Amino acid sequence: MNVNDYMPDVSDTILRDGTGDFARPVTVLDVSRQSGVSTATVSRVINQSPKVSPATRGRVLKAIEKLGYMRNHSARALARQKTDTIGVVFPGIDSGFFSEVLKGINEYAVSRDYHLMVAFSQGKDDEHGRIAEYLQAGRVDALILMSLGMSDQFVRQASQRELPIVLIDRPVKGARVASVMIDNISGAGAAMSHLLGLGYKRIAILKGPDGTIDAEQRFDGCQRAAKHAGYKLNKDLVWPGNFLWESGYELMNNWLDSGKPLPDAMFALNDPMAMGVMEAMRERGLSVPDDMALVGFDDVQAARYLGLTTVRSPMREMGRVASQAAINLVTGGRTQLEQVLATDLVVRRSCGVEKKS
Amino acid sequence: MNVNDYMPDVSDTILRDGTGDFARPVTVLDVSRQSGVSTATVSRVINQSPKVSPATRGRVLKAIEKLGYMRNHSARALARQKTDTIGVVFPGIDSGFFSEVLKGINEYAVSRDYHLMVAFSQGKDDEHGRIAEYLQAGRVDALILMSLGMSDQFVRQASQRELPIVLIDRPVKGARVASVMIDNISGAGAAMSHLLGLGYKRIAILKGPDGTIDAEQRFDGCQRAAKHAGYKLNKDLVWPGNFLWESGYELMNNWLDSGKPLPDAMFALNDPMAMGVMEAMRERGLSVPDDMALVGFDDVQAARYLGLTTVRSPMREMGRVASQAAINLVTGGRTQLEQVLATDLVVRRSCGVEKKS
DNA sequence: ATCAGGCATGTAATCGTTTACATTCATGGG
DNA sequence: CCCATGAATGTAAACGATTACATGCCTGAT
Repeated sequence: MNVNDYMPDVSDTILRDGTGDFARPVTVLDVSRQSGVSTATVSRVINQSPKVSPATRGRVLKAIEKLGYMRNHSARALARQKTDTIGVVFPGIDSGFFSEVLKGINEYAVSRDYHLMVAFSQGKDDEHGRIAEYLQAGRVDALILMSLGMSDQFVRQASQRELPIVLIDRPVKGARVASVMIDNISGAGAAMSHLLGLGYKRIAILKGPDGTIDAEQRFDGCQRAAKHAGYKLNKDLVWPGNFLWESGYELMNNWLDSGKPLPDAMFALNDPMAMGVMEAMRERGLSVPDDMALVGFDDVQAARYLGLTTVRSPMREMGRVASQAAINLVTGGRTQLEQVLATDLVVRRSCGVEKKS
Repeated sequence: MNVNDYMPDVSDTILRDGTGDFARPVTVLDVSRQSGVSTATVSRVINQSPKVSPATRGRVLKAIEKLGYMRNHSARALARQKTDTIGVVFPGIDSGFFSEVLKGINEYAVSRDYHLMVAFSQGKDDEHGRIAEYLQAGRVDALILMSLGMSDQFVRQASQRELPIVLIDRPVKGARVASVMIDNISGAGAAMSHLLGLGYKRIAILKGPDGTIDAEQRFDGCQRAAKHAGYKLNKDLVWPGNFLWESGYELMNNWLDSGKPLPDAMFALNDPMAMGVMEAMRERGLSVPDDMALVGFDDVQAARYLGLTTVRSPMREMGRVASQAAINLVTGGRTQLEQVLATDLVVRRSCGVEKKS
């Protein structure tokens, strides 16, 4: 844990070059002179080429250390036509879901010696611009898109470039892209079955925005599970949400204002909405799960703190898989273009079964 | 919002060059030929140099559009010795604090046309390595470090390089770095005063890890506020924490197991610990604030959902300021090297004053 | 008519690597 | 003793921009 284990000689060598001149960086040329070989050989040593005699390699390494040489990324990228970097487009608003995915992306990328460039896409419009910038030759070797606002058409066009693209949480038909998704249908089905299994009769569903895959698949999962259990979804209890906290909060408030009786249970198709519902209830002194059971979807960090029963999306894993796909595409390895990851139900107290302690 | 506003002619031109050859990207040379000028002039147009006649500019722009030219980042960086990119080292574990800071960093960076490269530092050890990698010439123009595990010595060594460094949430004496911090002392003082003002007599304090600036300053703020109010801190009620959820959870459980009476109120020096305390209490059927009032620090996203009274750290703002400092350092602008941002108290229900609805 | 001065543009060196190809040299088989 | 072979190394041309400097041309003052 000593600093010097990691950056030996920093203060002694890296900081100064032989001449005491600070301005000019140390280049392969300097190293080659210092060790009496050509720049080509230096490059070979740096890139671990096997065609260098041990003796020479030794001398070069010594020179590198002595001069504190560090290779210049831009020059290398220019010459090799590769940046060893993958670009990630991150949605501006994030409940923690994408941050977690990002960590997964990073984990795998690091293991393959890749770096990460991230762009946040605030709005829909901006988004396109940012991506276009990334498409610029020479910035990144591949792109992972976590933004949902993008039109399919845009993705299709972008995918026409030579840059590999990986989509998180959404496929685009007709585009040359890889995508990693989660098994929304089974996940939602599991949650629904769980509620039904607990004996709840009037189950409300708080949907996501129309047109997004997640929202649709999750609702689909609900319907299938209901059908399978011989339960009929009550149209009045299917509410339109938009996946944001506010959406759950407002809808619940409206419902309560209307004086209609609460359902037995509610399945909010993502966690932020479920948390909004919880808050609205709490403010009125209502209890989850006593007055109404509640289940969410995604298992964002806060869900744990709130004791929210939810369907876990394997976010880390998604990131890892996406990262892997991206890098494989870059390096020419084979990759499965459409991957679906399993979800699982995390039972906490909000659905009304946890043993009280 | 039409795709074509952003990527005109993608499918028609960018993909092929004149020869029908897919491999070779379009370069300034192609543009220069197409428009009948030299590459220098093309470059001038690209870089918005004023010394180009409108007529020529027009022709060049037309050629650029026609060929779908995009400038190559690596080549540009190599020639200019600048990458227009700033590196951000992000801690692996994050309760949402740093994600928020990151957004702030991004906001400002985007406004100055800078890009972000991020590295996560999982462990202490890894951390140094990652940073060293970034120090490599030519990857980034500046570094923003959000990691706390780093030793001062390491920071000092790193700062010896020509790369500007900005530290979040911690200054390092003797190092040539800029730092942006928050006013922990006033913040903690405000929280403490608030609790005292509410009439709580036995106030516990859950500290952070020894040796971190935040922990120390916050505790210092408590002491000052206490002294100012003529209140004497009870040594038995000052607990050692480490800023993690688990820490609050365990300490509270231990306390409850011990059978000692609860304090009137507790000030946990960051939110995750406060949330751990909350959870431990909830599991025993105890109520916040009825059985014990609770205040946290930072105002992470979940604090809102949990109704936790806390001191808000201006995370977005910190990011923005750090970003600004970094870019100013790069571009040679003057920058205040040590900036302290104000905090403010956010009163929610956990401290026992919110009007019930 | 001449020429200083400024604007628009071109020429070519430069940034720091990588890598195809050329060269050198020693080795062992014939 | 010669030469084919192959390992180790060197030479120099990319890679795709930027930019200092040179050049040419037009204008207007003298």
